[in-house]
Amino acid sequence: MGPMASYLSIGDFSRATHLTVKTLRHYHQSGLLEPAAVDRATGYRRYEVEQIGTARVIRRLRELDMPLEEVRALLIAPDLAARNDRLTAHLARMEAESARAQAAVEALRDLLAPAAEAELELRGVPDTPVLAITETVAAEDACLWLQGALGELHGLLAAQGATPDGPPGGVYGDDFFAEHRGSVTAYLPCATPVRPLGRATPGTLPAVDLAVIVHAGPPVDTARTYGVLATHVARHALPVDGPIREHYLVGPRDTADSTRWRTEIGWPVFRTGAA
Amino acid sequence: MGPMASYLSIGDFSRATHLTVKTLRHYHQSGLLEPAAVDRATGYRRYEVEQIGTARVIRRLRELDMPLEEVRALLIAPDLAARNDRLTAHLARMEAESARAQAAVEALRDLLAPAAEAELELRGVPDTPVLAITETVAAEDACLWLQGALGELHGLLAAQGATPDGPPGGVYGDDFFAEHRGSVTAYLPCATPVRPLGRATPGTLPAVDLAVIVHAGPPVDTARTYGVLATHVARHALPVDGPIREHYLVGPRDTADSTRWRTEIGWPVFRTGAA
DNA sequence: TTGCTCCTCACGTCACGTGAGGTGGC
DNA sequence: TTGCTCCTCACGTCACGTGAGGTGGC
Repeated sequence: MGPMASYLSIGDFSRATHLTVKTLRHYHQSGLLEPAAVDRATGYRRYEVEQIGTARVIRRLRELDMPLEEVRALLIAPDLAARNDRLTAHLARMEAESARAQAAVEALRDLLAPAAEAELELRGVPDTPVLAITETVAAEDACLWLQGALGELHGLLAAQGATPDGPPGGVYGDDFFAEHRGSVTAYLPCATPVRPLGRATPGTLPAVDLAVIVHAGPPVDTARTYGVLATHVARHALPVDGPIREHYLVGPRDTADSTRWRTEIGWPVFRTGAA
Repeated sequence: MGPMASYLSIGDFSRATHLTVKTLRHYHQSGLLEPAAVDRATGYRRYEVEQIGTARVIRRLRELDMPLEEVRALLIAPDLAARNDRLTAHLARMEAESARAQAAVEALRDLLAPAAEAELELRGVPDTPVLAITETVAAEDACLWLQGALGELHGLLAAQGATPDGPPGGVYGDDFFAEHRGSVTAYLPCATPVRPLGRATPGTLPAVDLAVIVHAGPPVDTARTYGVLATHVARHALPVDGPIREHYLVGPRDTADSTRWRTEIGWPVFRTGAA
């Protein structure tokens, strides 16, 4: 029953502390937990029973994700205050980490099933045959230009006895928002072949997944709607780049009461969530 | 305005996507996001504006801690269902991670300021001069043995006109609990030098930090108290190995009513929290 | 010509885990 | 003698970051 009896092999110490042999060797190499003795000839590590307590403290702190360097510093802290300081610092790290993980959880849930209050409709739009006019337009001229272009398109269709397949729309390139001037397309969905005239050309808008929000009222206030949409899309979906689409559900051709106008604004997204 | 104009250098693409150049090179090497073209002569990477959307999706998913392999799998998923499956799998990972981090936060808070309901008192006990009897005892004999030993110690002190400095106590080695038989010490705190006689020897108990819980009633029920203490200590403190200490605040010498007996059970801990 | 950008290695980070290849103890 | 334990390299993991050393483009 001499002191030799209290020596443990690394295997026994591993079983006593629930730390793997590999981990114990790692802690030895890094100086965090040195065996009480190392056999000169064989290199065998020998641990003392008294080291089990320290090993368990280390294990618990590692379970709490404290970095090895911090564990070391905590173990050699000169007093209780210093010890608590280390714990407090790690608590702050873990609070940040926990908040991050929780935010990720909520973001992922939202991508799978957007919260009802998000009011974001995700919609897959197929390839759409259109009659369109595309020009480079300054932001401040866009409203007037659009009215003119849509008027021209409506007139062209009517003159050829055709009717549009849906409400008129617009396509705005990235540059339009970034530089307040850029490529804008006004279009009418129209599968019937018509003879192009003036600025109008037939074409097909490519399929796209859109996050859609409805703007009520005249286009003057769309800036705020865009802000809402941008925030919503960034928060509840995966926005991708690409031109913005608008659908003019109710516009000046339908009523003079601009408060009753309705514009769908569609932001291209990487589709997730409900079908 | 040919297609060349839409090519971006890695630096421009980095600024457009908020991914570092190093990260973009890494994504190229790992095949996650390949540049649209690579200059044969110079090795310069060229990206297309259309890739910005994909890059932003990758960045968002990485912000949500999705592993690169999972991001890749999600991007090439054949349909919305497969896409959502990947998101759901990652959501499960992040929920687990979040729970882990939150549990760590709570554990750390508890180490710093144990919850009131924990009822765990942490106490630093200094070196204590004692008059003690130590023997190897079987668990089932411990109560009787302790009464006898404490009687002997009280008698010895009284015979020499000395009084103990505090309530009597006991020390139980690890083996006592592990093997139901082991070294037990009965002691009376006593700074006054007394002449040893019979089994009694003077000595000093080493200073130790204890998590203390009070057991009410006769020692028969201490097993449950030990269970409570073991759970409490593991949950709210950092238990270390070392002998258990008991203090017999109220015992058979004070009252025959065993329901009024009070025993403090002290578990050695690595001290944290309030001083 | 001078910065600035871009390139490719090669190595570091963090806390171990995974072999490979060999030896000691009962 | 046979397993079992123990040893030391050396490398892998994960998603990049950090230089070193050199070249291309305006």
